[in-house]
Parts: sequence; structure tokens; C-alpha cells
Amino acid sequence: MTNNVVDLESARSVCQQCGIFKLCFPMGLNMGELDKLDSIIKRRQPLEKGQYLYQAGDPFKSIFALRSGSLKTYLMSQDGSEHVIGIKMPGDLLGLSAISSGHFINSAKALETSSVCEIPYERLEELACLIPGLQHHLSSMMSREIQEEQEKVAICGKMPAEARLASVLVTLSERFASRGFSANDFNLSMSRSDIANMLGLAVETVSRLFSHFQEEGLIKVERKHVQILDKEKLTALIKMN
Amino acid sequence: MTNNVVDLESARSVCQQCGIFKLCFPMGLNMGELDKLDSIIKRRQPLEKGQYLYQAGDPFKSIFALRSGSLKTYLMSQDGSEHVIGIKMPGDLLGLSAISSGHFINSAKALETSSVCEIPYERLEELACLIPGLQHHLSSMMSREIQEEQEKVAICGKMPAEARLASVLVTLSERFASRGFSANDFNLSMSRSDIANMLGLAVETVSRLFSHFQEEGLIKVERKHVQILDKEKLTALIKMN
DNA sequence: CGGTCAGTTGATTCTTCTCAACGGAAGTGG
DNA sequence: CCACTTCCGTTGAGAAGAATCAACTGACCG
Repeated sequence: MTNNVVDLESARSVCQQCGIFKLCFPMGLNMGELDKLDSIIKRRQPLEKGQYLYQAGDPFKSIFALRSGSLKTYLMSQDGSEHVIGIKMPGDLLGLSAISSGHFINSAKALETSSVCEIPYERLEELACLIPGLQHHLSSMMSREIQEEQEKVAICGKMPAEARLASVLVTLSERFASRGFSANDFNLSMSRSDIANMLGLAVETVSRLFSHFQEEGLIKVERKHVQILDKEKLTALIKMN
Repeated sequence: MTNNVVDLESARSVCQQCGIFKLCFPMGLNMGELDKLDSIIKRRQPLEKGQYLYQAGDPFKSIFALRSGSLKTYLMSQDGSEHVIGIKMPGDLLGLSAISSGHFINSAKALETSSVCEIPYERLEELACLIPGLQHHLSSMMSREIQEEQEKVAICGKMPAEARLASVLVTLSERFASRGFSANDFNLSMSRSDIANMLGLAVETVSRLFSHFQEEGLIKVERKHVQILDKEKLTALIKMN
């Protein structure tokens, strides 16, 4: 690393250097505003696979922006069983559902080594009063999360197993693409049982569907590595019951 | 209506007179702030049963607060089939999922005569910059909606039919209670097919479950009128698959 | 090199859907 | 006010989809 690079780094905010700059918070802010935001964000030690970012019941102080890696979020029911809600990818925000109650409702666990920015929520609200664009962006991110969760309700409630898995694969593909990764060749960070759990299916059903999809020539799958061969047909499978 | 009443009305903001004052927006605001908020809220003509508050694709200008009555919100899929997302009751906000995209994603239809307050969103954001409590309240409402949708994903994805209906009945009971209505004796505003659709079940399944619950002495049901006889047992049915 | 865990596959069972028929409520038009 | 239609809700019988149970294979880990 040369001095040039170091100079450049000190001149630009850390957010500006971040690979997911466009996906994350600072959209549409000017330099001064970006610096203010940058100053309240805490960069954390990367999480190792299996570590928690937060657990249900923890007091809510901050929301988090995922910089790299991936996490699963899940609810815990009385009997101690996990219910996977979703998979978070770089650029996603975590913890938004905790604002209203003041403690985390779900738990977030790293599926692989992941780095996360911590954004103290009180300071973010203070800042949002000063920077109108920031307030709107925060509301917008929350709005989008509501929208996504509503779509999940429709998927999980009304689609047959085949359509649910097709939907996950297509959605993942699009999410990878929007982050600059390959849309048709990627690695699942979650296990079959996480996928099954998230979709409300048995592991065996998911496993069979992967096999079927492969036999039909829609995908090529080997353990966690998935290639999408026929996105058209895969998308066509996403139908309601 | 006497002059006294008119005087009272002009002295107090309309929000303060509203029956759902505590549930709705103005929580924790002082008089001056309340007046400001009050001044941007538009009271609309009541919606008749079957009328739309908004439809998917409509441009987003305002969010709405339901004052009385009830609405269903639903997504429309390509093939034109409805997918009921939820039932809104007095004090609920509608339209929050439209903020990010600028147009409504779902449609909202009145299940009975309903009155709604319209809150122009741009003006609300302006106001939120001036009234910190308001911004927090808005974020908090959105956060709670995310939380509720996440719980629905768990319900629809992983619960057997029996548990899904039990969950709806218990949740409705609690929502009625929190609005000052009877928790154990209420009228469903939605049809069996709306309930079935919302739960991802066939109408016949829902109908059979109502009958079973009644045979078991858990509820008494006659068309839309439901009485909860044994909330304990009903709650105990809410189990994952 | 066992041992454990993740994933796959097969056989069977159970839940829920679909198809079908029917009763009753509400609404319409004469 | 009554006959008619239509829609909503209920119930039964059979079919289909997915879960469960069980056995097996191959990774990964110490």
C-alpha cells in the first residue's frame, strides 16, 4: 500500500470507499453530510461464522449495515425452535424491527465471516433531523423492508413447494446481481435446512426439489454452489397455489 | 349541536377528540405540535364497503390512518388473483410500504363503511424534522409493521392450518381489546374466503376449522359473529408444524 | 480414521386441496 | 311481497402434495 492510497483514504470518508456505497445508507448525501454520518458509524470486528450480531431480547441501541458476508435472521418460538425469517446480504440493514419495542425481536447469526457497520440509533435520529435526505432514506429503507416482508407472506402462504424454492433462487440471483456479483453462478451461504425452514418446508422436500430442478436442466447444483441455467423456466415456476 | 360543542371543537384539535387518539400518530406530542400535525391531516369522506382507499400502482402521496371501520390490504399477482396481506383496524396506518417506491404496492379495500385520515407524506416529513418525537413515532410505527409482517411469515410458513386460524382469532381478539372493544365477542368484517386467502388455506379448510373449534367448545360462531369461549385452549393450538 | 453432521433418496402417512353438492342469506326485479 | 338469482358458507369424498420415518452417502473435523 503506497502513501498515495493512504492519503486518499484519509481524504475520503470510509463510507465512500465502501464497496457497497450505493446500496447502503449514504445515498444522495453531500460530502459534509456524509462526513457527519460517517463520524457516528462504528466499524466492528468481523463476525465469525456462527457468531451472533444480536439475539432476541438484547436491548436495542443500534441498527447495523452489512458490509460483507451474510447473516440469517430468525425468530425463536417458545419451544426453542428456530424460524428463519430471511438472509441478509451486503448493503442490507439489520435491526429495523427493534426500533419500536427497544429490544431485538429476532436474532441475527453470521453464516460466514461478515463485517458490519454499527449505527447508533439515537445519534442517527438526531442526524436525521439535520439532514432531511437521511430521514427520507431511513424511512424508505424501512418501507422497502415492509414491502419485502409482505411479499414473503404471499410466497410462504400461498405457493406450492416448487414455486417457493424457485422464488428463493430467482430472488437470490437478483440480489447477487444488484450487488455486482454473478446472477447465474453463486454460492449459497445457508444450509439446506435453513432454506427449508425459511420456506416452511421439510429439508427432504428442498433436497428433492434441488434434484428435480437439476434433472430438468433449470439449475446445476453441487452442495452450496448453484448455477442457474434456465432463468426463464425457473421464473415461470413461481406461481401461486 | 350546541354552540358549546362547537367552541369545544375549535379549542381542541380534531385529533384530540378522536376516539383512537392513543393508538394513532399524535402519541407524546405537546399541544403546539399536535396542532401542527392536525393542520396537515385531511379528513376524508367515509369509504363505503367495497370502495378502494388506494390501488396497487397508484402514485403515493399520503399515508392514511384508519379511524373507524376496517379494510383489507392485498397484493395482486400477474394472473389477477388476490393475496390478502392483512386486515386493518382503527388506529392502524396504511400505505407505509409505498414510501420507498413512490407508488402503492398493495391495494386497500373497505370491508365496511370506514373513515380514514389522510396524511400528506411530504408535509409529514417536513414536520418530522421540526418535531423529533414525531419522527421517532413514525419510525416506530414502521418498525412495528416490519415486526408484525415477520411474525406473519412465521405463521403462514410454518404453522398447520389449525394453528393459523387459532392465531388469527387470538390476534383479532387482542386487537379488539386494545381498541376498547370486547376481546371475546366480536364480528369478523372479512369473509371466510378473505381469511382463507390471508392464511394460505382453502375456504373449505377454514370453514371446517370453524366447525371443529365450535364442536370442541373453543368458540361459538354464527356467520360473522364470533365468541371466544376458551382462549387458553385456543392459544395452546398456536404451535409450529 | 472413526465420528458427526449435512445432504440425498425411497416408502409410507397425513394433512390439506380439489371437486362436487347443498342450504341458506342477501339482494334484485317484477 | 314474492320469485329468482347469486353469493357465501358448510359438508362429504377422493386426490395430491408435502411431512415423516428410515436408511444411506459423502464431507468435514478432530
